[in-house]
Amino acid sequence: MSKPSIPKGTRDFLPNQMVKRNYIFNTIKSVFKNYGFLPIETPAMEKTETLMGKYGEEGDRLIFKILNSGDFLKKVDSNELKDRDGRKITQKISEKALRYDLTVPFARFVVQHQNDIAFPFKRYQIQPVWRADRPQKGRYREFFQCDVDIIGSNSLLNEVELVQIFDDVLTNLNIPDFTVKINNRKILAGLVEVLGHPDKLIDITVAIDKLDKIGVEKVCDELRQKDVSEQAIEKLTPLLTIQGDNNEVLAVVTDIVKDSEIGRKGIEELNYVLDTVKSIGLKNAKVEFLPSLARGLNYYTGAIFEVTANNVNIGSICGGGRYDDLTSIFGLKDISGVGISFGADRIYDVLEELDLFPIEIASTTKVLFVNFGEQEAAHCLKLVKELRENGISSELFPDKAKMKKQMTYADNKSIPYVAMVGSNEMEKGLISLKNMESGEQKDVTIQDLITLLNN
RNA sequence: GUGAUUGUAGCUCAGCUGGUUAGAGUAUCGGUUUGUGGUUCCGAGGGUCGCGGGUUCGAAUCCCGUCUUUCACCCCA
Repeated sequence: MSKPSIPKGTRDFLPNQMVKRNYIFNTIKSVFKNYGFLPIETPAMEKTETLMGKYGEEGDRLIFKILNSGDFLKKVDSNELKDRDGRKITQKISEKALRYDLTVPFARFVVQHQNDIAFPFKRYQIQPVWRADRPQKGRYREFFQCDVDIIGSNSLLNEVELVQIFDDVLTNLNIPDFTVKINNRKILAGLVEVLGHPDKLIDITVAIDKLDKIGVEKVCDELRQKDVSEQAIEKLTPLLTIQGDNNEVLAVVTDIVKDSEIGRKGIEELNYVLDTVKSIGLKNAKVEFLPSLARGLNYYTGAIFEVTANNVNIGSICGGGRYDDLTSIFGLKDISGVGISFGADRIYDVLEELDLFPIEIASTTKVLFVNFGEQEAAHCLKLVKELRENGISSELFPDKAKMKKQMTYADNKSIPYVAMVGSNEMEKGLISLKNMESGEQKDVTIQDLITLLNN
């Protein structure tokens, strides 16, 4: 038999990795709570129809479908099988699919539970999502998203708050240099309008989104390929070539879209968010208006965000935006939502690459008691109990093993103190305590130990 | 989904153009030290060379398929 393994793009997490992951989740969670968000969870799988068509054509392809149980072919007749129409057959043999993100299931959740929710509803959700993509660096088939959304409020103050959350979380994780890129779908809509290609929103935005990567020339080539007129490309060029601070970029883009009502609206929204954020002030985040930022997800209608850690080559670590009418697909109209997502796995890779995990998080056990035998162990058990009652993580080695083995165990687990209590110490009512880092050793009472470790 | 790429002990890797029982470091375990780890020395276990076919007298080494890894494209956290 060959060695067991797990599916492509998925991972097991060892304890030392989980400790680091939990550090990320806890940091994120505490910021979310601090802003008044409440937790929810939704199932790993949704009905296929809930997910299909929400992420664009490319997205549909990347959704993992779950085969029906039992005789899954019973609804397919042999003619359909012969036609080999994958889409049609998929509908009949798969009714469920793994969630692709947390936003669409959240929209479904809001509609389904609308009478149990007070609006505006602020929720956070930290769960895995699945995408049938080819794995690469920073790209997995199963990964965790940490979402915060405010739904049922049109206020742009929500956008402002989300930028603050980006800033708080990434600052708390000690990421030294990161940029919040911001744009507005209304500006993009206005843009394609004045370019005379209102029907080519997706084609054009996908093309200009690649600006950073492939450069002006190739973006124009791609636009030509999509039958965008030379006139339109010419009009677009200033936007593609502009360099400068937010105000300068803003001036250029404002001028380009000035004849479009929706475009002007987008500029106005963007201005408000940028100004308000500026007046409140941020800790670390750089905020950059990036008119070429598009984001692939189809449901965004207003602000769009993307965050990248600078000096690391790991794609974007966060994303998000406003979606005005996502719930209407599920039958609830006029509810606008806005939210962002932290990619926990990519943040992990960034922290790892920049060596930003605090060392303290490695150890959970503070003291290990050496096991010298039955009598001694029984005595230590009482001491361990007392430490635990005082909130100090401690453990007694379960076997009467050699000293060397027990010390090595403590060493491997990065346990900072080893307590040795043999017959001598038992008689005196003391604990011989060794500091594993300095190698120092001294006799202390249980009370000394508690005070020492509670600091 | 397209085009490349990787796969040898738990981990990191040697193994020349196919040729005897596939090696090293590290980790693990045992002894040196029957109460002292990270930092002594000695020794042991552990691999049907990703898997399945094929070529050959002979394959870890060549060919095909498959899975996995990494990378680019597509797209994205």
